[in-house]
Amino acid sequence: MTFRERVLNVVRQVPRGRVVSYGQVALWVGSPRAARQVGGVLFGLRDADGDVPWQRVVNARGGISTFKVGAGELQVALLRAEGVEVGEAGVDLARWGWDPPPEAWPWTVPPAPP
DNA sequence: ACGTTGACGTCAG
DNA sequence: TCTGACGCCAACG
Repeated sequence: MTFRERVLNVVRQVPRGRVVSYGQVALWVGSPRAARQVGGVLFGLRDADGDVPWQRVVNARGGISTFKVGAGELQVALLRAEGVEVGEAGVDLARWGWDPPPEAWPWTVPPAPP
């Protein structure tokens, strides 16, 4: 199971109408400091990954971090289409952020330090 | 094996 | 509140 596969698995679990941050995804896949790499995975998404709701991943402040041309507007449009309120500063994580049940992440295996 | 590269997060001003 | 510097670490050449 590669890092990329774990990331996509997690993102696929995010319910419609909710959002999570890159940092949260990184935490759940077992690499708490790899938030940046999560972005890297989403950047490389292809059409074949159409079942991955990448638009539900935002930064720690609820802002849209996408820089790909058109992708930012697309992300906002997709989120609004599923009921998420997106303002100038992004979304309100306290309201739209998703708090997952820990038992729902079997692949999340935080290594026990000695 | 090794250097570079960032859809990020955090902290000092 | 807003900015810039820096650490982070999986891919990729």
